[in-house]
Amino acid sequence: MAQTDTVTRILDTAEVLFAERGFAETSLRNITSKAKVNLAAVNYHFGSKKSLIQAVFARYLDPFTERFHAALDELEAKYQGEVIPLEELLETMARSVLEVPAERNSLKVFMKLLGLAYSQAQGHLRRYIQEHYGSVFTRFAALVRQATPDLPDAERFWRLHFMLGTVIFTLSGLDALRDIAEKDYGEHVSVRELIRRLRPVVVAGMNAPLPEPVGDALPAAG
Amino acid sequence: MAQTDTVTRILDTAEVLFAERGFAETSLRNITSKAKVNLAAVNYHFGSKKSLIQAVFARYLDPFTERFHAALDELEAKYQGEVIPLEELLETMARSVLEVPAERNSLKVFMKLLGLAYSQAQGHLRRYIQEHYGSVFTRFAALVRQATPDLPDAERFWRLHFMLGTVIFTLSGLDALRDIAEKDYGEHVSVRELIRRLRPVVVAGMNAPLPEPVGDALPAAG
DNA sequence: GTGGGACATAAACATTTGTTTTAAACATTA
DNA sequence: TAATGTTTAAAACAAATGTTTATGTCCCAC
Repeated sequence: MAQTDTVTRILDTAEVLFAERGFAETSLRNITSKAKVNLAAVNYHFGSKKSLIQAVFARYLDPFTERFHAALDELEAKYQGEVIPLEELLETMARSVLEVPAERNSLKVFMKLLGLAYSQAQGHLRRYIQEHYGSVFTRFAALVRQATPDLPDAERFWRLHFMLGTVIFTLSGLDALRDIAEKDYGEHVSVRELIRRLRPVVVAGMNAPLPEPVGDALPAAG
Repeated sequence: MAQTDTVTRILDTAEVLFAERGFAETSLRNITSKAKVNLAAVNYHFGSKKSLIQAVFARYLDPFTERFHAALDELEAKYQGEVIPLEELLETMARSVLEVPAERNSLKVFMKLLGLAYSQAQGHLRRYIQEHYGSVFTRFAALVRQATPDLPDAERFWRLHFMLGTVIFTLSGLDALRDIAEKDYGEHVSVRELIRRLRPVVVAGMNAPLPEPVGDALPAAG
């Protein structure tokens, strides 16, 4: 086995298994046996299972943040202080997200991992991501703010997260949904196809009219 | 300990712990010790951990489907064959979702569970839910179809899931989001508040213009 | 060539997991 | 009261988990 492709094989195998079954449900023995690597190699190279999980994310998020920053730089240069339209911002983000895993043909895995990062308890993960990659999102949020000056800050905050939910939820649960869709419509949807469908929905959601100020008819709930 | 409040205590404790930490991360010993109940009681009353998980869901979904069916009955009676407007349908669904856990003051738990049901691998759960509660959603989807006759079937299918993603993702990750929001804006958002904000976004998303037929500029991805 | 660092291997370790088993307590009915 | 079915209790079980150790192997600098 050449030098340290062991590390790569562990990461390659781990990300697939994590995406398929979740973190807690994937044992180190699952990973190492499928990767044809010794069990101890994980703790040797990564230190612990937690660190392995973070390393799996870093391999996606590091290139992503770099690319996304660069893309935003370009965009700011292009508009030279002018306000960047919302569509351009969303488009740029989508492109950045798509570019990275495209290199490794594993967008599906990336999306599943993102979904898990949000839903799964795994407190350490959310902290890790927020800590290491929060700055790009802050920058993005600031640009979105300029692009949507009529939106109250709180409203924009929530809508951004609504849209994030739409995208992550859809793309991370894609396999299951695709099964249903194929059964119902026979047509096989690609990720690009889905992105194409998502775009107008996301834009419309961001530009939706403001909610009525008060007094809806819904029942109270704790 | 009176007759079989053991079962109730197990369910009450299990749903909270499941919602907080996920299924795999919650051990039976966690549940039984916190519930002050013997370990063996779980296997005695429920048979297995899997069945316990399903029972936790059933306690929410059984009343929900019943209520939702009833609400749809009312709606159909009210409109007497006329097409039910989309807003009414969405409103009715929201109301039905909110009513059930409101009785037990645990909407947050319910939403977290829903999120887990989607994201977590747990194949048995998705199958269980689809099998036992799929019919209500089918009925709902048929009504939405009548309410949005201009939408191609496939488009409507995906948009419904987009919106489902928005709602579930937001409400299930609510605690984390709420923390951020409070830090940024100091304002504490209630669930009702969030629903009020969600509504126009969801409606706008469903009514968004159709996507451009082809040829977007996004890079290819597998 | 030899010593030393980097890595691989196999075995063992201590916990924790879900599940069973055995026995005792309880309640209900005859 | 005796007998029966139901529920709780404590302990034990086998399996699986993350992690560590001890040994072996390779390769490169000296």
